[in-house]
Amino acid sequence: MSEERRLDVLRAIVEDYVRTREPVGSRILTERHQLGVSPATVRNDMAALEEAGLIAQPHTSAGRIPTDKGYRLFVDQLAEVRPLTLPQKRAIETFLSEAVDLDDVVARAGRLIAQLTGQVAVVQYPSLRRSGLRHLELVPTVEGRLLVVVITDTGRVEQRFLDVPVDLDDGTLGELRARLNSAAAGRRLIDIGDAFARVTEAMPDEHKPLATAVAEVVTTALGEESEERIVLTGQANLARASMRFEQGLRPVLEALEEQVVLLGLLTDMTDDAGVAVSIGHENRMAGLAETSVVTSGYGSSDGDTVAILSSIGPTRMDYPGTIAAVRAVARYLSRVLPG
Amino acid sequence: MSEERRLDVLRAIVEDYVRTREPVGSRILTERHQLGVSPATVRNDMAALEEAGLIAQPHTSAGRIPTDKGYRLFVDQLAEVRPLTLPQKRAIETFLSEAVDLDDVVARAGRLIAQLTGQVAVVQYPSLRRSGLRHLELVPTVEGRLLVVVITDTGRVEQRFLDVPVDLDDGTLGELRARLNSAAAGRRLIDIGDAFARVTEAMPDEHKPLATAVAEVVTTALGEESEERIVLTGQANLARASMRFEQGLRPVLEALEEQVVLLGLLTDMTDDAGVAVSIGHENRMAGLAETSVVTSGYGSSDGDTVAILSSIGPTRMDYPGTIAAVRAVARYLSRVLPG
DNA sequence: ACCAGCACTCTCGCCAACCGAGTGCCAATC
DNA sequence: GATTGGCACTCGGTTGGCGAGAGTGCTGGT
Repeated sequence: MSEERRLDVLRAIVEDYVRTREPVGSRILTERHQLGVSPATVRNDMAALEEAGLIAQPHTSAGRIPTDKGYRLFVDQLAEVRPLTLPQKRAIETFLSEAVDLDDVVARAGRLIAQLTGQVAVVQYPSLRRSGLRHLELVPTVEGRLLVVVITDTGRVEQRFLDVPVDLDDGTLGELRARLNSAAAGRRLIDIGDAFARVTEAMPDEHKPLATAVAEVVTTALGEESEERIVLTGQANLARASMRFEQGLRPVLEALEEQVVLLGLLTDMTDDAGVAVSIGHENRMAGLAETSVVTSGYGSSDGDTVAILSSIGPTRMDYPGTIAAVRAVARYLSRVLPG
Repeated sequence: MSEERRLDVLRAIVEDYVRTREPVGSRILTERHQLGVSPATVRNDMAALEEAGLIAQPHTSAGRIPTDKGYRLFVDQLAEVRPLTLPQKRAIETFLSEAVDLDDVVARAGRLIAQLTGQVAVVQYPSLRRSGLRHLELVPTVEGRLLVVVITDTGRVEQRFLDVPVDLDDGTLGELRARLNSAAAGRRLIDIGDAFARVTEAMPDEHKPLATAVAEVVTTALGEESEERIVLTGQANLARASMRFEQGLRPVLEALEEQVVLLGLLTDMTDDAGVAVSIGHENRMAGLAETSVVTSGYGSSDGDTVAILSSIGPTRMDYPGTIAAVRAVARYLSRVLPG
């Protein structure tokens, strides 16, 4: 009873089940894969795999299906990388490069993932906190109100209103703008505080409150976690016949609407080194217990991770294909990102 | 056989069916509503209503359910407006007023609609074309690239990169910015072309290409239909037990992902005067044949309609409640909108 | 270590029978 | 003429039984 063949059997079970979405029995297994042994032998192997908690049978007289643990082993040790075809790569590249602004880039990335994987895509906008500041603009509106506009080097534009007590003249405003911009140039939003503090110091006393207020809006309000944004694409894929969840779609859709929790989950599971996979009950969210999540960070052209993109589908998914798609899109996305 | 009672019967059928989601028969009808007649009489009325195409029976020996036409008549003539409760109104008001920026306003409006109606909410961002221009900003980035930032009086901020052939000095840039801003002040993006043309004329020859390019970016790129954006909320509501569609969720979810077509549908059905309802097959999109759409325009504080908000649910929905919710949110939204 | 055979289990699909809800119609009544 | 009680009829949904098929575990032989 070679250990090696047992894993072959597991691989065969996973591949067959993913393809046919039906529990797979010993006979079928020997027919469709060259295992070189008889069904009876396979049955022994399957008994061992079940003992090890890698597969299970839904009913007494049905075939076996992989457990979460089985998928995990498959992903970690058995799955062969299956790179995308050249036409696919080209399609990704051109489709992304046709984007006209950041919203468009994010939307297109989502559509790509959704279409390539046939699952739900989640794309996070470049995190403000981890982006660099490209430009800061101060626009006076009605009396006493100032509009602060922040443009990051990843292309995000955010704005906040600011009530300022003192009257504003264009001169000081222009000066403040210039100083803040030169102080902040290229820095990340998250560690821009010190630079701003120095600028505030250097301002004449009567304008210090203004400078402080602006600095605070930028560092605090825009650096908040609540400013993170994500976009979902391809939810219709959830309803395709190929995805029948035991518990129905409801918990899944509900989980996807919990954007804050969802983003936390994605953030936690993503390490800087490539694609991460979380399977079934490994997911912290109960609603995603029947799904697997494949994520990757993506970054600006210089390689830093500024946000996350991922694909969510049933645990019974095509892992090699999904991983390849997520990785590819993340890579091209980093290349295309403005800046 | 009074015409009036026949309509009472229709109303009773609609109300009962909406509540219980089960075909309603003559006996139940007389038990649950004070119609003052016997089941047999009701049967006669029902036969007439069926003849008129207002109700139908799913199976030979089941009760009746309203047809699209029946719902239409109900909405147009039978439904009594049911205003929201005071606490509900207060909740809407405070929840919306706590929003921190436009994204937040739109997100909150969606969540309100989704929660109040238990259906899917669609909220369109204030249309760029129908918004006024608050401020135009020109930011030079790397050599030969100019970032054009447009801020509308509804709070939207959009940006475009522009490749400019000539070198830029801060002086001309500042002048151009000042002129364009004063020319455009308060105008709607859609009819800003003329004003810009005059500015372009007045510029010295060597800067005309620049001015023209900027003007074109603003009027063309930002005025495009593709720049309209919508946000969906509450898709999980679709999966609630209370919404079992004959054809399944799939076509509905797919329709909701066709954002361009969907927005077109909403735009077409919305007239300026209040809430509009489109029922079942009246909807142009096949995927929405089993759903009804309730929409209303909303506007900036001065009353113009700048965008649309709506609620989408099964034809078997609580029309009075949905209409009240959509109208209320649209109203408060207009009040809260920046500007 | 592998494998053929066998008894056993359980799901699924099918069919027949039955029950109940609801209808349409008709004759009687107000 | 509208309303009503009565009655025969239709049909969907449910129940129970039955057989077929798929798959397993086990045992004994090679």
